[in-house]
Formats: sequence, C-alpha cells, structure tokens
Amino acid sequence: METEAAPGERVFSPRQAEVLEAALRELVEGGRPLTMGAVAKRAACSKETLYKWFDDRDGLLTAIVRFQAARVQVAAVEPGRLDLASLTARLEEFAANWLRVIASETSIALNRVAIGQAGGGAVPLGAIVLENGRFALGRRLKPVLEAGRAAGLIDFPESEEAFRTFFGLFARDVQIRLLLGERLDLAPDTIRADARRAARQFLTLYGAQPSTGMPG
Amino acid sequence: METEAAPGERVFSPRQAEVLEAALRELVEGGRPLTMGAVAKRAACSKETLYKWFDDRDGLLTAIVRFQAARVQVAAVEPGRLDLASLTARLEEFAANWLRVIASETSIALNRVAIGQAGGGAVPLGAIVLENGRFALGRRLKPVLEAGRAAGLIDFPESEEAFRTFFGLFARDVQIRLLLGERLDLAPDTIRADARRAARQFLTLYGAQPSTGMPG
DNA sequence: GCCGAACCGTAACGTTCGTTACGCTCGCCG
DNA sequence: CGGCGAGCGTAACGAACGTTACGGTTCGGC
Repeated sequence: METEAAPGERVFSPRQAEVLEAALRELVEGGRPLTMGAVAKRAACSKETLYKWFDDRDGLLTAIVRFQAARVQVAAVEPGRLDLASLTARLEEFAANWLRVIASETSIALNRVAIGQAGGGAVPLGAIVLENGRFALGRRLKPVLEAGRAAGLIDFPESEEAFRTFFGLFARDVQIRLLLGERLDLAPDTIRADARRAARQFLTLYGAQPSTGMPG
Repeated sequence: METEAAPGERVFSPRQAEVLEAALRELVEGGRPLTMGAVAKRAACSKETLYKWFDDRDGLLTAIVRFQAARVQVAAVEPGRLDLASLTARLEEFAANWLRVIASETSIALNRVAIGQAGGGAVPLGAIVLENGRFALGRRLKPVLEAGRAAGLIDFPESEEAFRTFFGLFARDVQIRLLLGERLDLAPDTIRADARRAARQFLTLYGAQPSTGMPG
C-alpha cells in the first residue's frame, strides 16, 4: 500500500524501522515509562544514533506513533453497489476491525503515552493519534454510509453525526475501560457478536425502512 | 489518627481537604506532571506534611482521586412511578450530567493521570477511577432502566448490556477526543441536545412500543 | 509561662533520565 | 591498502524530582 507520501510523512530506513519496532515492543512489554536507554538497549543501537535520527525523546515518540499509524492502515472500503446485506457486512467488518485495533496491546500503550502527555507537551502527540485513529476511521467509513444513503438503504442528514453514533454503538465503554487498565477479554467471538449488534442497532436507528431484526 | 471509617474510605480533615483542593488545581492548571514540590508550594504546606499524610506520591494521587470521587456523587435517581415522559427525562438528565462531568477539566486531568500510570504502577489508580466513574454510573442508572422495564416502557434481557449501549450513545467519541487533547467545546446547549438525542435513540432501540421522534 | 505536637519553609541526598561526548569497529569507495 | 563515515557501547554531565532531615513557629493543654 505504498500509494503516496503525505506531507509531513517520512519514510524510515529498514534499520530505523527495526529500531522503531524495538521501541514499540519496549513500550508495550516493559511496563515502565519509555526511556531512551531502554530503547537503545533493546534495539541494540546507541543513544547517539537515536538522537541523530529522532532529535529528542519527543521526536522518537512522534516517530513511533507515525510508524505504527502507517502500518494500521486498513484497506479503504470502496462503496461499489450496495444492497442491505453488503452494507450490513461492511458495517460489521468495520466495527470488528476497529474493536480489534483498540483492544490490541500496541494501541493501548500508544494511546496511553499520547494521553499522558496531552495538554502538557509541546508536541501534539494526541493530535497525531486522533488524526490517524478516530478521524482516519471516519474518512474511511463515510463513503460507505453515503453510498448506503444513495442506495436508499439508510438516511441521515449528516454523515459525521451518523458516524459518531455508529462509533458509540460499537466502542461503547470498551476503550476507556481498557485504557484505565481493566483486563477485558475481547475474544474473537465477542468482537464479532459486538460488531453484529452494533451494525444491527445502527440500521435500526438510521434504516430508511423499518428493519426487522434478523435471526442470529 | 485512629478514626474508624468506612472500609477503604477515609475522611479528610478540613486542612487536608484544602491541600487536596490545591493539588487538584495544580493538576488541572499547571500543565506539567504533578510534583510534590508544586503541590506543597500551591497548598502552602511542607513536603514533610504531604509525606506524613499521604505516605508517598502514589498515596497522594490516590487521595486526590478519592477526594474528587466523593464530591462528584450525583444524587441517585429513585425510580418511583415511571411513565414514558419521566423515563425520558431521567435518561436525558443522566446523560447530560455525565457529559458535563467528563467534559470538565478536573475529570480530564484525573483520567489522564490514571491512564498514564495504568499498567505500570503498583497502585491501581485506574481501577479507582473506573469504580467511581463508569461503574458507579451503571449502578445509578440500572434501577431506572429496570423500573422502565417493569412499567413496560422498555425491554431488554440484561440491564448491563442496555446500560453499555446507552453509554455508547451519549459518550460516543467525546471522551477519547478530550483525553487526547482536542478542544471540543461542549456548550450547555450542545450537551442538552446530545443528551436528548441519546435518550431518543435509546428508546428507539429498546422501546417496547415504537416511539415516534418528537419535534424539536 | 512552659511543653510537646503539628506544621511550615528550606536545605540536602540519591536516583533516574535526557542529552552529549568519546573511543572503537566495520563496511564501502577510491 | 588507506581513509572515512555510520553506527555501537559506554561513560559523563546536569537537571528534575522523590524522599528525608532540620530548624523555626504556632497553638492547645497544664
């Protein structure tokens, strides 16, 4: 998926990618706050190299966030021709994907760092996470929603509002509970069931025709 | 200080409450990470006193969280006799209250600290926040939901699941965006409108009878 | 008025950690 | 072969901060 380098997006050398992988592992596995020394040791590189490549600790954190964001890119769903079944499937798939992402150790650790320094640091880590997480998500789903509307399957005045409602329906309290350290086990079956329920409820709220609950 | 108190709940002396207020202000207003020195200076007390009263930094943080939690206690709603109008009003009021809480600077700062040390520290700050936030919330609302079910206004198999859906409907992406540092302006009108929408959507999903949207 | 306890302000100590500097090895290029 | 730049490992420096210790002040009780 090497389509285009957006402005502000830097491509990392293979060795740099290795270092960032190591930093990510350190962030996830080592419960401690991330220190430059720990990253250097785990990556088997020198601190001097870290500073040369990433300037300072904030730069390293920013690089980690961007690096991870570049990998999480889910394939954009192309609207295509939609009937009720395929729209439902798209919604379910989308919700399940997102639940899997926010339940991953990596996402939790990254969000923790971004939240922990939000409001304090000079570097808007939180903004980067939001841009590549929540907002990228919205941009991905909106075409699907609008295609569904064009097909007469659902209706809403604003796709942004419709998306936020869908977000609430599948995310619910999961993310905040995970971030606060609760050990929720999100088994694949649980995720699938939650995604199905969210899609069904969304269609109930926004369906152009009264949608009857399917069995199952 | 042999004062017998409720299990896990300690009562603070007036002076201690002052100090905790100051600590809370420092946490909210000073963008920096909370240091013992900053708290002592703002509270006009000595560090030695801080350590005597709260043992160490974790103890101080825990005390701050408990102190704030003890103040936020919203009045428990008593189910009483419910018709559709009063149930709707209860839900709207509940959602609006919660939105006001999570949008407050204090709640954001406290959640940031709890999240920042979740998974790392020995003291489960996150668990305390969850217990006094999300879970206390559920305990407050469930009687209302069950009274609504008893009155035949709504129906659901599990009040926990119904509550989580309602939570998703009013919280949506607000909390995560605030925690990540986005400046959302939640004007009173916005909050009221969001609460109304969430209550209406919840009744649409769980209403025993098809509820028609009200004008306005 | 005197005593002791509580408390304030400040100094001091040790650790952690970000940041910089230095010596060494290794692979590439002329 | 010789130079050289990149990068590794480690040491060193300085600041921030948690924690402890100390001297001075206030205040209630005798």
